[in-house]
Amino acid sequence: MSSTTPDIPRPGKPVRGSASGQPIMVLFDLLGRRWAMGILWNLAEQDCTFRALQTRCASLSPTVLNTRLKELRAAGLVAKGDKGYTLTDDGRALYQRLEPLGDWAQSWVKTL
Amino acid sequence: MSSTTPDIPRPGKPVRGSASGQPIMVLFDLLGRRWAMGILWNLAEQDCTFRALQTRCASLSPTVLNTRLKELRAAGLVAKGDKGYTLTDDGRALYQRLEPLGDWAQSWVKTL
DNA sequence: ATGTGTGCTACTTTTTTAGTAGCAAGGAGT
DNA sequence: ACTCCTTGCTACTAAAAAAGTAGCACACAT
Repeated sequence: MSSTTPDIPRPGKPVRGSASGQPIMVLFDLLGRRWAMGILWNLAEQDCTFRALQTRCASLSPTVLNTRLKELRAAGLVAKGDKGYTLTDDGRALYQRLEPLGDWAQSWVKTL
Repeated sequence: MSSTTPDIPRPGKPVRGSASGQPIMVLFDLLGRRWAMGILWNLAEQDCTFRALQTRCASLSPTVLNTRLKELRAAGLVAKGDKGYTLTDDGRALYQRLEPLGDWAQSWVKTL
């Protein structure tokens, strides 16, 4: 597999663990991977180059970052722009649904 | 470690990968684990016993289910009731923020 | 006493992630 | 042309997490 077989676990068909194939489970499968949501969140704040993104995400390993980026690009949520990586319209739409979690998390952590 | 050291990766302090310690990253750390969101989703639909939950989640292994349940209970999102596991008020509040993702996922999967 | 359901733990294998090194390509400067 | 950067990655190894299977201890009913 040189560069021909991305073998991206594309959500949509053989969803890991979701026999039902419910869309929400497909999404959870994609987002339930380390840093997936964090990457979306950071990209929503500003477009980033590969390395800038790495820095913002507490220096996550390039291996994982690249894997996540491939997945998110395959899912149509992230794309490459001239300023680096950026959210697509779909990605931004998803982010808008994710955003309320930020406020909620604020109050939630206080209860821990 | 017989049964005295749960060693739950409690979100709130040594957040895996989140140097900034932003609440949202703490939350993402917790939810970005396999089946975490799926479990919340299923429990929101109805309270479940351990085994029922296992069945609903495409027979995920008891090991993982139990680990996730411990984490979610430590996070105050899930509790044990007499009907089995159930969402706490916090858990239900979080679910309400997660719910919009369901509708969005519906339209998203069509674009894949 | 036998059977059934429940909530797990133990154990082994497989997959995922972390962590580190380094390379090829593209510019900027000299 | 030749360094000196930065960028976007790939390769490799080690550690951690998850999958998968088996089975135990307890409770309750028959």
